[in-house]
Amino acid sequence: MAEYNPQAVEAKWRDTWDSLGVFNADADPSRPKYYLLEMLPYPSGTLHMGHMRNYTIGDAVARYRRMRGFNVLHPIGWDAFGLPAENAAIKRGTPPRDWTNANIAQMKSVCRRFGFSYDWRREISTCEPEYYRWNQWFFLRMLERGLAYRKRSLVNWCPKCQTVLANEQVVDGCCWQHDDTPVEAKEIEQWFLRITQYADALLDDMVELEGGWPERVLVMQRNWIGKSRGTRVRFPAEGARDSKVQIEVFTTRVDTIFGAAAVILSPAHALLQTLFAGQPNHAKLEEEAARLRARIIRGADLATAEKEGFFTGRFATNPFSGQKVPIWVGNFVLAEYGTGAVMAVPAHDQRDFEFAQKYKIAFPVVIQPVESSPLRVPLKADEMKEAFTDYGRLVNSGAYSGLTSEAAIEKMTADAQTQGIGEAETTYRLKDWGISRQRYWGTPIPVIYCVQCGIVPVPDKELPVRLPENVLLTGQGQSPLANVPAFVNVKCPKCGAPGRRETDTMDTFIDSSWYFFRYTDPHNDRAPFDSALVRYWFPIDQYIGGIEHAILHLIYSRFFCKVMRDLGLVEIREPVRRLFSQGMVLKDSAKMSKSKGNVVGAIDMAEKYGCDTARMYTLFAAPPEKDLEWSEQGIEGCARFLHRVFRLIDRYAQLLRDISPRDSRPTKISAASEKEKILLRKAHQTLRRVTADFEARWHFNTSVALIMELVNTLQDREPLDKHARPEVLKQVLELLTVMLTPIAPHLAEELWEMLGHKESLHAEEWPQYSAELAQEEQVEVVIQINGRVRGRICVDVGLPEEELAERAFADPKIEQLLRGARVVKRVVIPDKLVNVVVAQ
RNA sequence: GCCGGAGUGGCGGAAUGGCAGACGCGGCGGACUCAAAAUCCGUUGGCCGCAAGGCCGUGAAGGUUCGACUCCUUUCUCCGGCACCA
Repeated sequence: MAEYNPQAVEAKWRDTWDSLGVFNADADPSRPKYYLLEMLPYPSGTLHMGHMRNYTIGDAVARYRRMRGFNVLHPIGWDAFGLPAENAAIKRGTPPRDWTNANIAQMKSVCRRFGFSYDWRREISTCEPEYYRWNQWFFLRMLERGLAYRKRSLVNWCPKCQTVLANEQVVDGCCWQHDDTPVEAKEIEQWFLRITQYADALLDDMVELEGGWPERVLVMQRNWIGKSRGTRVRFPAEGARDSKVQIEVFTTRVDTIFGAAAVILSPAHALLQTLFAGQPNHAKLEEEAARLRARIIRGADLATAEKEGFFTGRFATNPFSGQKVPIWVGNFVLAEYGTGAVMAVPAHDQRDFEFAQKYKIAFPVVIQPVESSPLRVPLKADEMKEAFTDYGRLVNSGAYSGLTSEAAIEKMTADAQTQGIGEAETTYRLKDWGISRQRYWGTPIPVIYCVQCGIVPVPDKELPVRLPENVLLTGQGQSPLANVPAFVNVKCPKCGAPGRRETDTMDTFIDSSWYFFRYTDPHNDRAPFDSALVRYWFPIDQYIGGIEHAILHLIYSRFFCKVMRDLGLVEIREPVRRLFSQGMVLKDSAKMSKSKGNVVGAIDMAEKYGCDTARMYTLFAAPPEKDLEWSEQGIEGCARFLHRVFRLIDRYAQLLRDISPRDSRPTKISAASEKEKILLRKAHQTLRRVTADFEARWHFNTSVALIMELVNTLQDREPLDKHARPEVLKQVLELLTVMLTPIAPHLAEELWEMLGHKESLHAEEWPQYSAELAQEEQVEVVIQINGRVRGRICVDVGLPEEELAERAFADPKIEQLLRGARVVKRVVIPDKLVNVVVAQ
């Protein structure tokens, strides 16, 4: 009797697969392709079971698809640039490249150990010049097309660190390393990508993704883009030195404009100086504005922060009513959205209402609820407790009084256009993508600043602009590259005059925005990829990753794809056909993390139970989209199961080894014994349902459960070969082995060999279930009276309705219960149930 | 506040209009053993009952239906996202 030794079995098949290169895939137009991808991992070092879930799901699907005859592209690589490497360098003095490569080596060995079926020839690492030169190449293409540009913008600045912080490094408004130091808003010059130019395309092309992407991801992206149609209206300002000063406001509710009680500007509004100029207290006003500017806060605090503001001393004219309204500054008006100024309509906007209450600004009601509204009385401004923000009917609005809000918005916008006081406008919440990082460990931005020529792109033939090694990293001050003279000082490629290189590096989201194209042609040194290869492999058939990337990565990637399409590199609009978001792995109801001390190490599991067991438990413990609570006892159950399967097959291996494949094909059911029927039926039913799970439902937990049921059926006091012919037994055990392949691939290979096969299982075709063998002969039909189960009968499958009803009524117990009752109705569902409805 | 998602035994979960609790974990009982581990067998939602059997039960309340975990309405709780976006 052989003993199942997972580690030995796993090492054996890992080596076999490696030496045969069985997971390498090459473009082959004669075969259907399947591009399966898990999101590019960041090489943070050790891998725990939380990381492994993603790959385990992907690998199960990859192996299944391969057996279905698809040419499966299943690559992996490393998101190798980024802050943690730089911070490790600052802390421990290890160069970022060494730290990163050591982590990659470690993670790679874990992935290999788990037997994930990657085509390792296609492995990429984004910190290698062979990769990031194409980041630079794409940047230059965007620069040529005006999609990359420079502008001053606000950043998070930590005065202690003397550096810019990423949004994620701001915790509760303070620096992550100095929790007593509030982050300041500082304006510096940065590079931006004009993603807003693609806002409509990003929105409209989502129809291609519907059905294939989780609805919530699409909703999140729609909200993020935040398209909003409204009207831009100009309010001429009075009294300012420049008499032509106009304040533009953006509103989605132009129908309420007769109710405007003020115009409110953002503290960062460009016109403030102009408005303050010439007023006796202008210094005081400047100071106030500066105070509000400095306290610009982001995130959740914003929504709860007290509304604050002050009167500028100037007035503007409402172009619709001709009324004079005061111009205010308010801390709740966002500089970056719309025009940075709003008209305040306290009666019909809650924020404006609160602002007016606080500063005692009087206002009229200009929208009354329609007759059907639950708000009965006509609204009166001095009695209102909150703003009335619904659509209604206009009052006190001159010629527009009496119109509905809908009609008024349309007419007033059109009138604004003809009178030259405004126009229809669409705004977006989406902003251009700031990609400059004052950091070392990233892709250098390929631009030179020349005193003569200004901004000069690095010529293509000089790419890549290499990141210098051995750079001193302190975490203090400006971009580390600025301190490397050999890097900074260059001749202008245009005129030869002395120039300076750009010393900022790119956001690492650039790296992951197009990496999946590179996988199709990872070693190309003339172009980012060969378009013909992309044409064959794209779109990605299945992308798997965490929900945390629902917005950033998945919008940036879509944006890059659209730019590439405009560059003529690809033909598709969308890179990813189907997206799957797996749930988290929890331990003690918390996400695994070193600081919480609740990590379950991948290698530990492989050593203790074997990675097949770890993979199986990962698939079994919960459906893949839900969070999974890791349980030591749970994984032990899976280990027990795999040992049981091994013993089961080992018991009959000798007997079955020499049965030829021909003999183990589906057997005629009529010739089968009762025991054989039970085995064949269960095996083919399992195959049918497991296949459905892999094809459509993606509920691998039920697949595992079904396979366990099959094994339970095979487990018997009596030896199976007593009542079943070896060829039947062999067929059933082979089906079991094949179904285990995506879940526990090493063990499956071993069992396959034990059953007498010389060829590796990976080349085996996923079998088709036999409907004839799966068919039950008899079914239990439930008999209900008034919807309550009162009896069961066994009948032949497919018994016609009438006969089934007769059988039900003939049942002695039912007959007795129905005696004297008046049957009102009967519902007969063949093979399922009979429900008799009787009058009470 | 707005937009999603979820709520089922002691636990993870199954059942998408037709027998609620598949499968696994844990528990209980037993076999094997000098003993233990491993393995195997049985049992395991609650209540009533010697039993046959009955009643209750999918967060709560209503509704649709012959029949609802499943569909609809209201509501509670938890999780996630967005949040002064004009």
